[in-house]
Amino acid sequence: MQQNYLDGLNDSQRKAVEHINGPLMIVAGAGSGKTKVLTTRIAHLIRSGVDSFRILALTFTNKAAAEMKERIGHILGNSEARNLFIGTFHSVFAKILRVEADKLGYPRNFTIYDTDDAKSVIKTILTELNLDDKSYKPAFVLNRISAAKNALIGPAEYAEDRLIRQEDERSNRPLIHEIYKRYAIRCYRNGAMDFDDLLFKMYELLVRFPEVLSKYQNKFQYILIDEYQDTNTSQYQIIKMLGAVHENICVVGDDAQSIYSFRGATVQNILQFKDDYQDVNVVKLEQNYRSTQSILNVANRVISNNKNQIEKSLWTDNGTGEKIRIVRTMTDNDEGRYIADTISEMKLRYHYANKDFAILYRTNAQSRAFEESLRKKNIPYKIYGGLSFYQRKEVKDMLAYLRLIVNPRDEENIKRVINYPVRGIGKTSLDRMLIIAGEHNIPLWEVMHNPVGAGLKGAAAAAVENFVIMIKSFQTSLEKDNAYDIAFNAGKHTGLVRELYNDKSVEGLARYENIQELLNSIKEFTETPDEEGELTDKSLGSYLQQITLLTEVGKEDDENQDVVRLMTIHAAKGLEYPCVFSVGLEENLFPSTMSLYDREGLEEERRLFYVAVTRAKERLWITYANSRYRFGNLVSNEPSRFLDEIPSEYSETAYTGTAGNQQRPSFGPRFAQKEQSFEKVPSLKQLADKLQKNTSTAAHTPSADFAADDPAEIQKGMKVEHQKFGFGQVLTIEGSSNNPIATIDFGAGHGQKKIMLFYAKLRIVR
DNA sequence: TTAACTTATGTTTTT
DNA sequence: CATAAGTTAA
Repeated sequence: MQQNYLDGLNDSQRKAVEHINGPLMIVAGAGSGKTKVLTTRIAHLIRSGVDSFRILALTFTNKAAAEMKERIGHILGNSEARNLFIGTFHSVFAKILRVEADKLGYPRNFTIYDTDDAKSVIKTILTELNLDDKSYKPAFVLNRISAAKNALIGPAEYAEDRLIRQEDERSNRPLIHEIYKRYAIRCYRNGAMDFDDLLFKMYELLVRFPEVLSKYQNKFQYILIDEYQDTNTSQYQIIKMLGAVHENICVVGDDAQSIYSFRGATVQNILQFKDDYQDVNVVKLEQNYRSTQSILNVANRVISNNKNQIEKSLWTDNGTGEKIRIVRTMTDNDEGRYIADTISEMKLRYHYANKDFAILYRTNAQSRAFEESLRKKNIPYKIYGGLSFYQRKEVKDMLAYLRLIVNPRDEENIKRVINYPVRGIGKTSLDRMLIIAGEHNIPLWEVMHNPVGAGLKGAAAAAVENFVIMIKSFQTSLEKDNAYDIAFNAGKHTGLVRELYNDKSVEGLARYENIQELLNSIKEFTETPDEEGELTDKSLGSYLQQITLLTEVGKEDDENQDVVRLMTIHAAKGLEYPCVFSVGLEENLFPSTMSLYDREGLEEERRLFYVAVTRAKERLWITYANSRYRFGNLVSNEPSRFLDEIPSEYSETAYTGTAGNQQRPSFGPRFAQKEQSFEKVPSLKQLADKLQKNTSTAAHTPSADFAADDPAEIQKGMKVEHQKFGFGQVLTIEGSSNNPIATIDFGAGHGQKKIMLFYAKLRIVR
């Protein structure tokens, strides 16, 4: 263990670290060494004799949890650090719920639904209720339900709440309470919890089972919570219950960086912490070690426009530094080009590396212009966020099989894979079984054990039986085999891997590789040693529960990868870079249109801007475009109101991309026009193609006595008549017996066509 | 059944 | 514009 861990702390940091018993609130300004204090404090607790098994540290993101683990490992050595309970709210509660699942009537291997899973459940409920998914958009409905859960409002309370019901009625969606009710029932029946349930059910568990509550109250003698300003009501209540016995609760946060209210977070939690406990110790970390004076000045001035803050004044010992540059460009593409140029220039002039730069934007969609410009200049970059690996179709398919094996109670997975790869269980068979399941209120999986009883005939019934036998064979090995072995076998015997392997298209290849990557990550999971001793295991069930809570695939430590980082400001929270570009500072984009209804919304946008500014250590650029492409057409926006809040003495302004000073000045305008005309007017070729298609299809009039023959009778070499293509000769018949495909030569007018015999009507010419 | 085609629709932010 | 969802033809 490091001896000198207390060295190098300033007075307030040291005060926070050395506080041991009783509630503690650390107000940590941006760049004030928050993580250092948190990790050192944990080390100090252990140093002072606290049992490492009895410390719980909750973070908001996986990244923060990983960083904390690593840094504590450095101070204490990994063997001691391993005993700590560190993780996100969601992952820690998932682990506890897994242990206590039976009390709530859930299987130990309950499925965790991500947002897509949740939306598809809502979709099935919408069809059940005969509601159209236009006014009841699944995303909207889910948001409503999510907000309710985060406020600890269950389906029954939701239905009884006059105010909520009024809101729904006013927005013309009066039946959301009914959807919520069914959604909850459906999730329960499926043995599944969504993200919000991990909090909601945790709360329920503690309330309904006092012995469980006291078990965890006693276990967790010390509780630390990071990013306290981003906690929501359910998290707040859970913490309150868990900490009630020892009251050794330490919260760390910065109200100026509260940016997750859309997830139900409420700044009130941090603003009122002092009133929740008696004798709360408050420590403010106000010295900033990250940024130059100029950057900090801008940040302070901007945030001072918000009301209702915990009073604090950030200061720094660092030098004044460069002025902030505010840059206007003509379009979003110019913005991209300007930034790529600037990065090149900075690298040349000041010897920065690629990894010293970050481009921060409000929405993921903005990344495209930067991708293009960076690629053009051969600057390596990495985009964070966007659609995750686990959201890809092929990965979800594979995971659906694994989830099905572990939790057959969840019919969502069955529906997804029952006929993929194709095994002759069509929509009709599935629907029939679903109806039976609904009528008798039993799981679909049960119905599938007796397909004949559900009214399925020969081939279909046999296919279902085989499917059940196959899944069961994987289940029998659940106990003895680890996650990887089962996943490998499942990929093989379900035919999923072969299906992807046989697809030789570019996308098909990528999909196959993704499955291999997934299998590798499962292997990695099985081979890395346990982290939290008693609660982790290497079973498939354990793997699946953590995987849904993971955003990125755990790969090489990208910290040192020499690439420019592109990410949303939300994703950048907690990070820092020497050079930061905060882009797209335009009204309706940043601040976003959605936030302009009320003061709170706007203030949150401002905090977001504050977060962006305070990521920068040395240099900061703030850019905006006169106009940018949105939904395919050029839209012009006013400069963001936040720009007016930046004092001119700390900044300088520049313009680029104005007409006439581009790289192709001589025939720039003409060239641009030409390009445009090519894009807007439908091309002659397209028109010609259309015309030809129309004329050539105006073809064959079927014979008066036209009647389709049984496709089974059609043989190679026969002459046939097609309703549209006229007469032709069968050249070959291929494909399987339940989907024969014939190649037929229809002569000059149509040439050779591939025709599926079961669907095209053909008359045999005898 | 499935692939190709047309049409609608959307941009916050994430566990 | 870019993708998902819905439609239609084979």
